[in-house]
Amino acid sequence: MEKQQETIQVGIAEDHPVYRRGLKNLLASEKHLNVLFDVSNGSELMEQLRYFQPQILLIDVRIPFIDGINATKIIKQNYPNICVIINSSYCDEQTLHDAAASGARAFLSKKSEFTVIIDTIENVYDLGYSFNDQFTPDLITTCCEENKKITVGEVSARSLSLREIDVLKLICDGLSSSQIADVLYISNRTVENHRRSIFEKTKAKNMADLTVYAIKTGYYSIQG
Amino acid sequence: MEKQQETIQVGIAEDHPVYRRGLKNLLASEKHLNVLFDVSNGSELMEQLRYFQPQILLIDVRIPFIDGINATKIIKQNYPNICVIINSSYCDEQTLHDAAASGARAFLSKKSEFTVIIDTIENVYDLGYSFNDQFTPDLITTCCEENKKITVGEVSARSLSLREIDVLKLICDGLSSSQIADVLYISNRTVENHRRSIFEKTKAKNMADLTVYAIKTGYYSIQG
DNA sequence: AACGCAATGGGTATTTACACCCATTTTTAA
DNA sequence: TTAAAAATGGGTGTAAATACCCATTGCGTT
Repeated sequence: MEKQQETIQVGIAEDHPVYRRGLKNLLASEKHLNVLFDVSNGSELMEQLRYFQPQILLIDVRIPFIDGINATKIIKQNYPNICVIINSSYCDEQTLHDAAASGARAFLSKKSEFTVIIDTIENVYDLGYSFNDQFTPDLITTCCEENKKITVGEVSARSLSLREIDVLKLICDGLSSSQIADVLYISNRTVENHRRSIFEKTKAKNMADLTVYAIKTGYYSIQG
Repeated sequence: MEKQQETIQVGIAEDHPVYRRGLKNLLASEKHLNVLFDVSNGSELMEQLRYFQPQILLIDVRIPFIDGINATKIIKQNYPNICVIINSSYCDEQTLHDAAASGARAFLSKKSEFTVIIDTIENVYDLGYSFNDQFTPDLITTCCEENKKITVGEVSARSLSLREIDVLKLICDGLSSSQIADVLYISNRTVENHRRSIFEKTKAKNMADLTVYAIKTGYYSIQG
């Protein structure tokens, strides 16, 4: 890195006290970040902005009085230099669309790892935007009318077919191929063929391995 | 306060890194609380519990591999002295019911203020339960009527020997008996005998079943 | 119309799992 | 000190899994 790190001023708007504490604590631990303020609702946010203008604002979508989306719209009008990063538990299409349309520069899930959060802030500070699998340039283009096209590579993993998932679940239930055949009213050989393609696709080596895969992916869930 | 404050050992299971950091930070700031461990999923939780048994466990409902409700059920069986506090973003009827039925001692919304969290932990530690407007004694009575008939000590499996645990882990890693024999420098037959006693003790029917058992008990932990 | 793929079924052979039985040695606990 | 359990090893089977082949049918897509 030849470029010297400048201190980035950040603001936080988040109503969940524990999450806010965690976020504040995380950002404070980064030397090149400075938390200018942290507020718990949209009203306080607007009040703070009259006195302090951070370069980056992390705003939760669901905050009281003025929600994150409307707050972002207002900020875009009145403080065009402030880059808003929308933070949300829900990453559904509607929320992503609203965020893009409101003028947000990035979208962060609340599940995000520390490094993702820091990287996103840095990207927005350096480049104006930060994209990921869900918050894409295309989305921005569609929702707004700005042009900065970047082709996003397709990441397509070989997924299991519906029938294979049926078989996988029954394998994890502890059924043998012939038992699965009985349950699904198909031949034992068909089950074995499904099993083989499951093993090929998942690269599992045996049932134990496969069970771990199924639990990881959520195909199978552990009951108490 | 006439009563002297004892240190309460607390464990955290929460998959959102920022929230977890905030929670850990909050609890650490209280002198009479000590965070024994913090994990990000149900599998890791079970593993930690084999070595550390906190008095209070804060578990998010939505954690990977083994969700909070099922984890609570398993913990109730295997560690009846640990008091579980269920933590959730959603406070709908179903979630509250499930929490009560699983044996949770309190229910905390993720919106909770710091004081509420601390008070809840103290109440559960002192009185065994902590109720609020949503998590009521009536709810517990309604949801746990069936469970009262079952004595906790009933389901006590014979514990695995150290060597059996070695073998179990390698089985879950996906190794065959002969491969395990090579790794442990013992005969294939010995491995098969260990395997047989493992199956006897755990009452598992096959490897898939056994893997689920290993994850439940924490003998095997899912990574990534 | 041609192609890919999912879903179905089979042949043949080897490897592995799993079920019964057994023994020896050491360690641990009563 | 005696008995139980752990850890090691074996014999002999059957059932199942796994690894290679293969074909047919049907359903979409180009």
